[in-house]
Amino acid sequence: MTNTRALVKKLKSAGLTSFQIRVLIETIRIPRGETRTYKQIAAAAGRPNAYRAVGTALKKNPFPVIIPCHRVIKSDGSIGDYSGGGRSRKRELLKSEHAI
DNA sequence: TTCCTGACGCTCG
DNA sequence: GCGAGCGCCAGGA
Repeated sequence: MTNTRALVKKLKSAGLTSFQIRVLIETIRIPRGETRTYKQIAAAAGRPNAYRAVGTALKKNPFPVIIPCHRVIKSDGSIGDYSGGGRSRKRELLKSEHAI
């Protein structure tokens, strides 16, 4: 459930822009147990060099339960930051999914 | 409309 | 191999 279409509608209602929504959608498409880098998400959203904006988008993520923003890490393999409980929390989530 | 900030990335020293 | 600096795009004030 939670089809992309309905989610986009919710995100729009949340006041997010097209780019923000694209970033979040691409994040949701990350398979469980896998991770993507900020650059990967940026490229998928259509702006390969907008990796900074990706961070801004994820930080504004209104549905952290639906959107696994913890699966987005830095290009050097570092965990990066996480507003849903801190970096340690992010690492725990990845470990529970065998992503690391 | 302009300036500042930010969950980053890449290059240079 | 490590650290510092510069560059990138989008959003918010």
